[in-house]
Formats: sequence, structure tokens, C-alpha cells
Amino acid sequence: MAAVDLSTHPGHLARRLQQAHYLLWTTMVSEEITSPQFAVLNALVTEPGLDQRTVGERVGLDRSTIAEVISRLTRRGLLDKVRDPQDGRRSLLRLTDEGQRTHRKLAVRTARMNQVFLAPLSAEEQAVFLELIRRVSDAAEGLRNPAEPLVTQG
Amino acid sequence: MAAVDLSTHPGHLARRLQQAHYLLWTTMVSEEITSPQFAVLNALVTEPGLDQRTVGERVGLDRSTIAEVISRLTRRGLLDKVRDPQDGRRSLLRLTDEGQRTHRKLAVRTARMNQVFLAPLSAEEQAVFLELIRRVSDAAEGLRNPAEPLVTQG
DNA sequence: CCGAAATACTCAGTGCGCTGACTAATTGAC
DNA sequence: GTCAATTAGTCAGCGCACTGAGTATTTCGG
Repeated sequence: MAAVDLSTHPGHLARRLQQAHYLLWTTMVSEEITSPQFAVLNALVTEPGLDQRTVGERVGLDRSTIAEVISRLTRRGLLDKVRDPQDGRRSLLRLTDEGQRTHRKLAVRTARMNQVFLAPLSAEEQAVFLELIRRVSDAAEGLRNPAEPLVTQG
Repeated sequence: MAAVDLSTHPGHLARRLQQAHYLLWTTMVSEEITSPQFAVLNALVTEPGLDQRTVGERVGLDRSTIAEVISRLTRRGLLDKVRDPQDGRRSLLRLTDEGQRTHRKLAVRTARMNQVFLAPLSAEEQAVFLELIRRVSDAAEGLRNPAEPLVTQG
């Protein structure tokens, strides 16, 4: 008794949504390169030479996870990783030619996949969908760091 | 060049949404019991005595993952697992008293958390949000099993 | 200049999520 | 009744995601 209807729980739905996306990704985009890995490649297309931490920030991965993702991409030869001569703490990242090619190829497939994924929604619904997810995520993200409390009441 | 704007990619947003939810869950609901674990408890409140595979189906977890989740819940003493005397392949699951109590407690907190999570949206937006996620997930899920092709054209 | 604080990264540990290969039990065709 | 197919669950392996502890490097206060 007193069980809950999970289909009204955004967290549960978010998990299901991600699983659905994973499924579509592996069938329509790539079985080798994952969606987070593609996100990293994409970040480095825009800003080559970023350090590891910043890439993680761009794509929304913490220090540990980004380290693993990068190690896999490096192993596959899609990425070069060098110590920053100016700051020995940093690792600077750059796509290899192979990484560039892979990004281009997957970008095309990803666009197709997104169309299929969103096909059940009308064009207006698609826009609303993306906007609502963004707003909810951003707001929750904001709760993370109390962002230097404007006035420490009391 | 030719980089893509990930904020228009539902998969990327889905991942961020789940991370945001994870964050809120651990701070507002429980650091011990995870959201998928709660989903399992919840399924067994409604239908005690379900077998492992069916529970997985109810909450959307594959055979391997559900096995791990159940093993953790069993270790914590929230679940009892017994071989089905009628069918020796099955494991039948049932909440312990402790499991019942835990479910009740977390159900309350989860409701509060959902309110906070969805607070950035108006009431109508919240309804739309949940409905759109459901439609997209269900549709993608449907692509999984071609559902016995009606007519094998050709 | 020197020591403390901050910063970038690594490592160990936990948990979710998937696949493919395997085992054990049941069911069904014959 | 026997053998093949199906079904439930386990196990190994990969990958994402987080925390907390530890290391190396830089920066900053004095």
C-alpha cells in the first residue's frame, strides 16, 4: 500500500529517457564512441588546447569521470594529451587528425539520430521539450553552489 | 570548426538532467538508498512476491543491473529473496518490515524533492514536461523490439 | 624567499547500466 | 520419456558518474 506512481517522477523519467537515448545512440551513431566521448571531442573542436578540468566543465563531467573518458579517447588515438609547460599541473588536450575525422562523421549521424529521437514530438513540442529540460537542469545545478550568498542573513 | 551546440541535443540534456536529479536526491532524499533502489522497493510494495526479472521490467532495469540492485537491498536487509518452489529458476522478492518502513520514509521525502526539482516550471509546464519525456522515452523503447513486424514487406 | 593555501590531476571505492557467454531449470515437440 | 528450445539468473567485462583521500605544482601572504 501507499506505493507511488513513478511515471510522475521526473528522476525516474530522466533515467528512462537516458536509457532510450543510449539505445538509439549505439544503433544509429556508434558502438565504439559513446555520447559523453563525443561531447568531449566536440568541446575540443571548438576550443583546442583546453585543459582537462575545463573540458569536464564544458561537457558536465567531474574530475574523475573526465579523466577516464579522456584516457579512453587517448588510447583510441583520437586525442593528444600533453603537460602544460607553463603550468605543470595541467594537461592540455587536442584532437588528432583521426579525432577530427571521427567528430565530423559522428556529428552527421548524431543529427540524424536526434531527428528520430524527437520524431514523436511536433516541432513546437521539440523546442518546448529542450527548453524545459534545460531550465530544470540549470536550476538544480544552481542549487549546487549556493553561489556566494548575496546577503548572509542574520 | 563545425562543432555542434550540445544544448540542442536531447541526449546530452537527458544526461545533465539525470545528474541534476542525482544531486538533489542525495541531498534531499537519501545518501544510502539510490533512486533506482527506491524504484525497486516501490514496485514490491504494489506487488509483493514478484520475481527478479519482472521487477526489472517494472522499473526499467536489465537482468544484470536488477541483480546487483537487489543484492544491495538484500544485504541491507530491506528485501527477502527466496527460490520459487514452483519454478526453480525464479527468485521471488518481498520487502522486509525494515524495507516497508524505509519505503514509507523515502516516499515522503521523494515527493518533497520532486517539488523542488520541478519548482522552476509552472504547474502546466510541469505536466507538459513529464508528458513529453514519457512520449519520447516510450517511442524510443518501442524501437527496441520491432514488435513482430505486421507485414514483412517483400 | 618560504611556508600555507589553492589548484589540477590521480587513485580507490561504490553504484548504475549495458552486452555476451554461461548455468540451471522448465517446457514443449515428438 | 527424451531431447531441444526457452527462460531466469549469474558472471565477466566495459563504460559513465560520484565521493573522499592523496600527490604534485603553482600561487600568494608575509
